[in-house]
Amino acid sequence: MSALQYLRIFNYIDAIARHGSIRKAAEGLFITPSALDRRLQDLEEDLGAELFERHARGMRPTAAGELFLKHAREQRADFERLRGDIAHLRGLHRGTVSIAASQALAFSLFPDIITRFRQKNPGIDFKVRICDHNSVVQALRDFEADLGLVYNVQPTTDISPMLEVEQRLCAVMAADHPLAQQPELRMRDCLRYPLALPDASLGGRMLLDAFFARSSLNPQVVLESNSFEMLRNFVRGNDAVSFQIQVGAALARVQDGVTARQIDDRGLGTRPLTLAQLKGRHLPLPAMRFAQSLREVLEGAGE
Amino acid sequence: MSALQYLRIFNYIDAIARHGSIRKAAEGLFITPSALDRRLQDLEEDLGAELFERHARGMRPTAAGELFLKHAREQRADFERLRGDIAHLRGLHRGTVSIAASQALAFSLFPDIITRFRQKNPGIDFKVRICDHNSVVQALRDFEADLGLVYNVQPTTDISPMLEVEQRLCAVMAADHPLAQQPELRMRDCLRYPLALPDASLGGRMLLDAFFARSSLNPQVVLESNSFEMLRNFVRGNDAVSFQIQVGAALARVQDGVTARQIDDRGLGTRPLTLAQLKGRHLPLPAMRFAQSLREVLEGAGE
DNA sequence: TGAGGTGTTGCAAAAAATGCAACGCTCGGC
DNA sequence: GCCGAGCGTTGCATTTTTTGCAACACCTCA
Repeated sequence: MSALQYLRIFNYIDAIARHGSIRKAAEGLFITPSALDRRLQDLEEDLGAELFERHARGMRPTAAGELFLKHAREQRADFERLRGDIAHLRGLHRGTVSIAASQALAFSLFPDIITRFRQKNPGIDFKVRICDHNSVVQALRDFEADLGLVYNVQPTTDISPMLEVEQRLCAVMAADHPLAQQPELRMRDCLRYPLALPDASLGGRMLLDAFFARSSLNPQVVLESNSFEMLRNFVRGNDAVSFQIQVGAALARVQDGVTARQIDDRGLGTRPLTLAQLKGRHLPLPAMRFAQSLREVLEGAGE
Repeated sequence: MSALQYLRIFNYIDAIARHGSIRKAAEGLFITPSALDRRLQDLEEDLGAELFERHARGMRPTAAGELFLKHAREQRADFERLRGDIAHLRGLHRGTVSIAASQALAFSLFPDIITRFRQKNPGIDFKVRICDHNSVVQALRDFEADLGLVYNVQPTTDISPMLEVEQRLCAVMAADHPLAQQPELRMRDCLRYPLALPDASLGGRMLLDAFFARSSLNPQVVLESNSFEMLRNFVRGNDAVSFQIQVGAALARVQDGVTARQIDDRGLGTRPLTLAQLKGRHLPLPAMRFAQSLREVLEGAGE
């Protein structure tokens, strides 16, 4: 008795959409294409509408298909929540919190917070997916993540923010960097050194671009990367300066050979770090608890 | 290929809960008790929890069972919505709006509004259930109604109001009643006549009771009923006076031999007529449209 | 204590889902 | 211009799942 009998159809259709073809989806599901095809046909007849456009190269969801897919993913997530709630009722406080977050946060914030959270809730385990801005939102939409944590996300109608914490920009540099000695740090000072910038896929870059565009300063960019670890390791070995938002910079410990300093320019605005969920969705209990934990940590640290 | 293959389990469990026993539920589902029992057992094993307490006289949902039932009913409603949305996509703008409302509104408001709404949206049909206060809320909770319209409902955490319109109390009397001639009507005037009051199961009674309790007036109640039609038909034949809220009184047309007059007492407060839905629920498209129509009518008439 | 209700189980029958092999189709490359 | 590789789809046999039937064990109430 497979655990997910009721969700079978939903998984089938979802697989077709993901793999883009019945044959590949069938392979992934360990069934034959014919079986899968029949489930799809029955469903389509039942709904009175085609869910996929038959392309010579594969299948593409129709508008009706998109609707169904959203429903299917929602069902799957919701059934998992139900399962978790029932388990919680039985006294075993277990479950999984699934989070999508942009890179900066993962390496610094999460390990500590998760460790501390698990000390209080040992039965709860985590799935953390690191990805860029848009993928975080997409993961929420596809019901692949319960919570999303992103910097500088643009508001959309189907995402509802649960918590926003303003984040200033920090400069990251080698621990023995001349700037590390200065009590107060201005952007102008940083620009005297080569820069290692996060690329456009990472939060914070937009802040920098906006600043550069308004000012007449002339930055000397020697490295651009989509990996904060890369940037950190880079500045450790020379006199270049990189940038990161507050929570991400918290990781820059002296024993790593790098350090972070807050930048005091007024012109450089702040953008919020946002904890968000899919609008209208019922979150599993563990996810709600973890969100509460995050709230305490972030609001405590942010002020 | 039965239309509701995917919801089979959900219907099974729901039937058990409704009928209170496997045998009766099985009868209603046109299957044997053994088949039904097996589905239940498989499900319980799958979830790792009993969904029903085995009583010698039948089955009673456990806490886990209640959770599952809510989920099941939600699924059923949500799947219907999906089906409707897909049909809407195909160009056939059809669907069903399911409403639970307290008595007063059904006879006056709804026939007109629904007729007008169907002129613009001919494919949409209606299911209107008339019941008392608590049943309206319960129908929303059980996903049996999309919308609920009640007078003077007490706020609860799982119901979200979509629209509130304050409703004053009206006196209803025979068209040739002496009071019908008066330009302004006070409660004191009404009390000189015998009263026909709605009973406690109907909205508006609370307002009257509160007023009587505070005042020293001595009402002479000759009829109490849970049917507004009954009350209306009664006052038509004699000099008794009945009461109803604004929208309900709108039906009291002169050709019926009754008329309604607003009561001008300050001491008699107003209570809101509330259009509500279950919190967090995605309403079917037709229901949302109808809610919008109701909003226009009620807000237009209320002000 | 017995009658009528309940849930439950063993085994056979029915129904649904699947696998296998083959067909028809469209596309892209030689 | 044709040929092969990929695709979705279909007919039929097989397997898996669901259901029905009859019987059992249990509890309650008269």
